[in-house]
Amino acid sequence: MIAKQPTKDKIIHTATRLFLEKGYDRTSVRDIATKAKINVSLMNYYFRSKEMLFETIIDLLIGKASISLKEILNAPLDLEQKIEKYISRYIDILIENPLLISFILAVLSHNPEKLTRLKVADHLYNTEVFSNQLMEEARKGTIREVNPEQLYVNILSLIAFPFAIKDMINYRNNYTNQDFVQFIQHRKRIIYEMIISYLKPNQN
Amino acid sequence: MIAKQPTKDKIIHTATRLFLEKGYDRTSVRDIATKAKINVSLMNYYFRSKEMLFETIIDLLIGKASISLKEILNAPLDLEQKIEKYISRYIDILIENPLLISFILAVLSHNPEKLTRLKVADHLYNTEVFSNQLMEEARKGTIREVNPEQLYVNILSLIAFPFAIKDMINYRNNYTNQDFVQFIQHRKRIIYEMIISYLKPNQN
DNA sequence: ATTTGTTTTAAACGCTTGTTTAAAACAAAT
DNA sequence: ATTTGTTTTAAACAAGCGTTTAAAACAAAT
Repeated sequence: MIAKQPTKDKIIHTATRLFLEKGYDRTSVRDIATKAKINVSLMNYYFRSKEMLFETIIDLLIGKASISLKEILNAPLDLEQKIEKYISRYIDILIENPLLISFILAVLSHNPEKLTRLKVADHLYNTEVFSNQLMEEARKGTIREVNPEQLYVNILSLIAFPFAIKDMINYRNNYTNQDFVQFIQHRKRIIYEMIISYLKPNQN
Repeated sequence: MIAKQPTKDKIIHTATRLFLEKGYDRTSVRDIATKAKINVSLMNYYFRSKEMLFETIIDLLIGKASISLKEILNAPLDLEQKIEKYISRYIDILIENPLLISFILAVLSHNPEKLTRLKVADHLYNTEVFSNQLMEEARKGTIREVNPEQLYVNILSLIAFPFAIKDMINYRNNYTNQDFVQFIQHRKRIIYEMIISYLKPNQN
């Protein structure tokens, strides 16, 4: 016998799925209620409002993903290893939840304050240790001098953007979802090589 | 004396602005009408429905941007020049309309068929000539062997993604919009160098 | 067995949405 | 001056939205 799932969890579970698939605006409270097999008013009973439910879910979705990434960025690894691990871990997270990037970009586009409020920006995007590491290596001459912010944006772009245009990539190449995952898996090495080859000091 | 703007143009102009700023769902027909200073029903009179108005605007927005980009990709330029020109032109287009990427990604996320229908995917994303060029150069040994689709996604990611996370970049670095443009302008060279250094054949 | 507090329910509220209707205003042609 | 066709208007429509209310159902404690 399966233990009955608490109502609150059912709401979060169903609403998360719908928010990811259809976005905040296109997801109605009644839709959540129907799919979660609960009464409409229970959503307000447990979360006060649709907006607060949404914020709860944002926190859950992003908080979970960001912790392990932050760890890697601040870990005592040498630069190349760190970059490799970071790319690989990030991609694994997004493969597990391919809708996450579009979700975050939608929030960023219409409610940027929802992300800054939670210091989510800092989590997904904290590079202080990493920046220092880059500048130190540049000083030693093992890599070229780079603007850390620019480099970080580059890494992030290469990792995340393909997930945002997943449908277009699949459409153009007649990919199944499985093909897409393969395509993305290849990118772990490609992105790594691209970053490393760029960081190599000038060969004169 | 300024010539009176035709009603149809007023609707398109105002609706474009609102769709870009707030997205399809958060833009109401009444909001368009008020801001365009017209009667609510004129929108239906000229465009039949909100959805058809939206599709008209998608075509205008993307069609305009894609023509000059397609030209560059198919132009008889050598690889390095072509890449440089492409990056520069693309970035200029997006600086002129910084909301375009988020707009396209939103459509891609909720109505991918709206983009494929128009062969917009082909326009923004046509690489046949470019792909052949890459494979030819690889055969000659002037560049490393690459998967053209992967390389193209890389270029696109590096160009477009920062615009999608503009607010986050500005927030993290305390940038004004002007600072952001500067940050992006630097990227013309950075992206170019990153791609070229990656394409260099192995130095053994 | 009764009280107490929590959870669930059905129904309704007020508001906004996109769209339609039918009349009025207008411009051009006869 | 009158007809014709186009454009604009105010008003209404039905449907959907998030939320609230108040009663019912339930579980736990006395």
